[in-house]
Amino acid sequence: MENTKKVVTRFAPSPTGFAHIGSIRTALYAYLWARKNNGTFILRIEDTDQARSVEGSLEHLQNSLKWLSLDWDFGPDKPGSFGSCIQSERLDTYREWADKLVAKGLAYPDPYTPQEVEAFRQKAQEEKRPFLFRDHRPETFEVWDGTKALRFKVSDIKRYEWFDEARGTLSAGPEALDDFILLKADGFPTYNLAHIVDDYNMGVTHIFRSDEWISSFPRFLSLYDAFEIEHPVFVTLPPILRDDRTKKLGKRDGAKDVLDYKKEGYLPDAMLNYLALIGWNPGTEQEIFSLQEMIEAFTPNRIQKSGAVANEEKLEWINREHIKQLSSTEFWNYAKEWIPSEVIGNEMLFKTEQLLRDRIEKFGDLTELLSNEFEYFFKQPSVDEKMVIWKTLKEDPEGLVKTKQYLAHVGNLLASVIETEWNYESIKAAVITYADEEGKGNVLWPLRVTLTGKEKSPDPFEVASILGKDATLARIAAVLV
RNA sequence: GGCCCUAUCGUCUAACGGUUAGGACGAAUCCUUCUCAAGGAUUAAAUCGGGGUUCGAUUCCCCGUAGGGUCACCA
Repeated sequence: MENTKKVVTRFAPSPTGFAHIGSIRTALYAYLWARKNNGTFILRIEDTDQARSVEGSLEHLQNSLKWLSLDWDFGPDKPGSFGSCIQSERLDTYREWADKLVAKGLAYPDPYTPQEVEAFRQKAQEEKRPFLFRDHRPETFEVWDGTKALRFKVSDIKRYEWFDEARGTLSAGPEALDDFILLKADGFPTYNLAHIVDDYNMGVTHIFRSDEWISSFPRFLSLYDAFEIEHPVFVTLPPILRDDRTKKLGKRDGAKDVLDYKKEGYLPDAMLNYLALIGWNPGTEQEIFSLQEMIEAFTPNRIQKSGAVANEEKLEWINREHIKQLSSTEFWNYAKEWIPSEVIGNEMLFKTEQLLRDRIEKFGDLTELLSNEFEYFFKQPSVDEKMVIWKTLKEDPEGLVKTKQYLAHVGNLLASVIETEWNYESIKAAVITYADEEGKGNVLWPLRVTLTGKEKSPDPFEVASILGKDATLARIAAVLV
């Protein structure tokens, strides 16, 4: 006995290329809602337009979802009791449902060629009238032999009003209602028919989809009516806009493949965290979420109504916050993909962890960091003598001599640090009193430049502690020669 | 053009009809500092316009305006 239906949601992309953040956000919300309710999440492939289908995109899409660990209960690889999750493998079902409408006199073969319909449309446009196919609906219907496109006959021309979980009450007038195509001449269904039939057969309880569908709702509703079935709960998501707000974000406008973010070294949870917050908020001030926390916090009625611009700087910040929470093991596990080959296996590498953590936005930044900025950890730097002199001594003719004296003294102080106590605190303790006496800039700047060969680097105690006693003293000696 | 949706800092957003309109990113300044990074603190920054309703509108209604969407045998 159950008095509430089990929640079933679906993500229903077309295999027309990659998935960008807009589609993934839709998938995420549907996923979160299913998981929050211990429900079912279905991945359904809407490949009813043969012309638009792109080779390899099905796999690419699944890889995107897998990267983000948005796992599906039924999908192209896992059919359900309802059959395949790939629409092109469900043609019989659509045909069957179309026949029901034909039998009721609610569907008829389109007597016109696409060119003729286009001509009607042109004419209406010239006369500045809205084009409605139903104005051209034939008096009597031919028998449908399956070779012509099948149209739906809207019989109830009225204003529709419906409820949307995210938007509230919406409505649209009869202008939005028309005799649309159910089955194309090639025997494939249109989205209009296919998604309604599938959602019904798959037990979908909540439809998450983007805003661009709103104007089609009267069509959908008239079809639910014609089939005499209940419609699922509608949840309409706001659009994600391009930065200039002139357009909805789309593949043609530079929207990135979500797997590009993987290549750049973003964490999957950070990506989801960021996407969740575009167009939804938890109602608290929490900004950083694990996937599990998102599942717990998500609720469709807090989905935003207005469009939003995606902001990659925020993504970077969120990613940093997620990186902070990684254990050392997890950190290096993610990092390994971006570690330059010349550094792999170097004993210094793992000692730089904290420095790296403080300096990266995303793991992709590691490559540059390790091969340039931090190169001195892995090989002896060449040191420019002029650079070693602190700025206030630069004009002093004795500057270089004095600097070398400071450096030599620091070398002696460091040499006295016991090898087993070679750590940040001991190194600092050994040098700091002297540095205070002589001026920190005079002493610490030369030390740091000597060790790194660079004007910018972490502080010398940090660098020395990572390099170890031998290397530190050797580098000082090399400059003093 | 018809129909539809939307409107709070630059961006993402919060605010039972009553708040000094809050938070976050980003920015700026300061602190910390031998230089970077990180960290801490502070500051600037918004209710699209006009009418109602109300003792009181960011909030409700209407009209503008602006932006977006849609008008396919594409989804």
